[in-house]
Amino acid sequence: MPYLYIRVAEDENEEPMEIPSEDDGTVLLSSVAAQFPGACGLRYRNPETQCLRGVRLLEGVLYAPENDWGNLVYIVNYPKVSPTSDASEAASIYVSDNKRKMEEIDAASAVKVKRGFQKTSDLIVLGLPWKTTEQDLKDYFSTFGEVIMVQVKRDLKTGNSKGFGFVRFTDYETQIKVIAQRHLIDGRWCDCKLPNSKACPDDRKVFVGRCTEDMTAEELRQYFMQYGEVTDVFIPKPFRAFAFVTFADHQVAQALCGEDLIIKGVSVHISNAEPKHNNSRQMTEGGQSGAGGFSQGYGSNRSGANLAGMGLNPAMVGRCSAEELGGDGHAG
DNA sequence: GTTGAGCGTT
Repeated sequence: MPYLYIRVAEDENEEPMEIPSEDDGTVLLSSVAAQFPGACGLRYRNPETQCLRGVRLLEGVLYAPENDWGNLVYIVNYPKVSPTSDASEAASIYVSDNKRKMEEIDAASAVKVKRGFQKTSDLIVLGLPWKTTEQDLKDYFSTFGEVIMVQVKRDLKTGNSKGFGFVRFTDYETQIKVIAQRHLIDGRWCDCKLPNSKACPDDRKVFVGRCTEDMTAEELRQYFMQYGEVTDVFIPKPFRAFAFVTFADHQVAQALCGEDLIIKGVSVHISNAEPKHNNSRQMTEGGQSGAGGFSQGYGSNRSGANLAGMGLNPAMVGRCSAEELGGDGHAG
């Protein structure tokens, strides 16, 4: 509270800049980003453990560790770069603006490369006029970018349009653009959305393998915060040696995939969380903000008896891999 | 031949 400014730097060796705090002692991410464009969070070196720690970030507000910013120098976090469109564009954004080191870019890119470019997905087109044909759809959407698929859903017997269809683009940029606006097609306003029927993997969620039992959800949250805002941590119970961590930014999640990270001295492996095999609606964006995200597995009143009885079976741990079982960390 | 929020026969 008594600190009007906190010291923030790009790097532990860089000269810190003073960033203003709010009346309640928090610091707005936007205040940080005003001086460090592209910043997605803060981290700092814990003087006791010498480990890097993330600063709690919820909905754009950074909270002082232990309610006291102290006189530490905080380090800016940036999302790891993904070569979505082209590397030069990413470089121009993240390197020149943020003076990020080229090696970091390369490392992050290398991680991302195997996943390739950002995948596009089918988009549902709602509100089509009855008369609209697939050719009409193709003609219309081709003005935004290369179209690789269009469909108009019809009644099989009558052939009448059901008034909706699907479209898919080559480029993710096109998809973003198309979702962002309404579309006047053959005289009707139509919406393009991500379909909710398809079991699509949540690319903001990562699978954390080789977890040890003493890793609490809160500790995982604290750790992963250094990469970006964490919206959920889920640890299956009983202990299964893995966890799920969900980030606000899918780029952060994807950049981490494939990496081996050291948490509490233990090497954990990050990979994509496989989609859950439920066909219910996906959770609405921005709904519950994961403020209480570490509900399950946190404060754990885990039964030692059960665990002893289980006798941690590595085969079982391996088999479960990234398959998500149980809930999503959100009790109904 | 009608309808107008939604969610995809193969």
